[in-house]
Amino acid sequence: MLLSKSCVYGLRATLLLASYQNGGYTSIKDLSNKLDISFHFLTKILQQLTAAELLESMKGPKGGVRLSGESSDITLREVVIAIDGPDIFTECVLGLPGCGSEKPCPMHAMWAETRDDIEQMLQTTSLEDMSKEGMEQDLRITADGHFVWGEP
Amino acid sequence: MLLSKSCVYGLRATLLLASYQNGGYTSIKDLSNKLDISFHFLTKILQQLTAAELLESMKGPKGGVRLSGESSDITLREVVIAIDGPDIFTECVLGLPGCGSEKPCPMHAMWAETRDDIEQMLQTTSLEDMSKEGMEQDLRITADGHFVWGEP
DNA sequence: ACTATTTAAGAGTAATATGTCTTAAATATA
DNA sequence: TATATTTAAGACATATTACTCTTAAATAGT
Ligand code: FES
Ligand code: FES
Repeated sequence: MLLSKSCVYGLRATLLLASYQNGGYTSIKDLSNKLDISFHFLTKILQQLTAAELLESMKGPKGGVRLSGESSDITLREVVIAIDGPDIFTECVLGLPGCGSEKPCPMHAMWAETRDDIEQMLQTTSLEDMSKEGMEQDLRITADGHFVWGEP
Repeated sequence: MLLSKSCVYGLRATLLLASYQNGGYTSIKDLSNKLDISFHFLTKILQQLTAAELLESMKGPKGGVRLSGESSDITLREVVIAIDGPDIFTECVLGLPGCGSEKPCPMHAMWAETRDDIEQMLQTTSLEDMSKEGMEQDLRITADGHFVWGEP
């Protein structure tokens, strides 16, 4: 898998949050229910996003998490890097150290281009872009889709 | 990581084998030494490639493995599928079941295209292509490169 | 026939990723 | 202040991947 499960869960949660464009806090319990993700596991993942300042959190009743800024200002790339780290955009497809150095691997030419394409795609796509598409075209971010876009 | 370590090891080994265009058997011990891969682990991986009929093996002294056909006839895609399975070319980037069905995920449009590009690249690149490039441009398939292309 | 060499097969171990549970700290509300 | 609710943090458990070790089977050479 290109992205870890943690990363996928992080994307699902931030996409759903992005569709709640009310600026209020949403409890992780609520997110985990809607997205069918283990509450404690999702909590850990969102903590990483909070540490990366992509989310803001508040404890206590009425607490929860919310996007730290406009959903149009947060890119998929930022979410991916916050969880899986930046290396996936620089690593050799054959796992060799120092990809792109003076002595690359035979697959470097083809891979580096594709890898940059992926990074570019994620870089130029905001949470708003994806959540809007999800809403407008009634797309899925869970297996069975028993959540509703834009309804906190 | 896009490819598992097993898959990467399989690619390294088949690329090196492809540069030995003599049709003889090369012992796995020799490959594991040259490629800095655990002998027993590499053996298991190459067994998968033998089962998939990409390699032929022979036991006993003078035994070993060799490509089952011309290196120009074996694609990187075949090696990848034999080890990591075909799913990486059909899976949803968000891990949802049934990618591409009537209700895809918001990232489907961007991902499906990139995923197909990757498959196409691997499909249209043969072991010969890569090993030739490796030889001609003195490229790496190990961390320190203390192997020599084309020298069994 | 015997021995050395090599792949085949499977059990066992270690490392990492994924998921669960418990306790602590913060905060809103009564 | 007291209580309920919620995130934070870390220990713990399970699953998957990566790797190791042992034994069996086949084959070439003596
Ligand atoms: S060196 Fe292998 S992909 Fe860059
Ligand atoms: S449904 Fe998600 S990538 Fe196809």
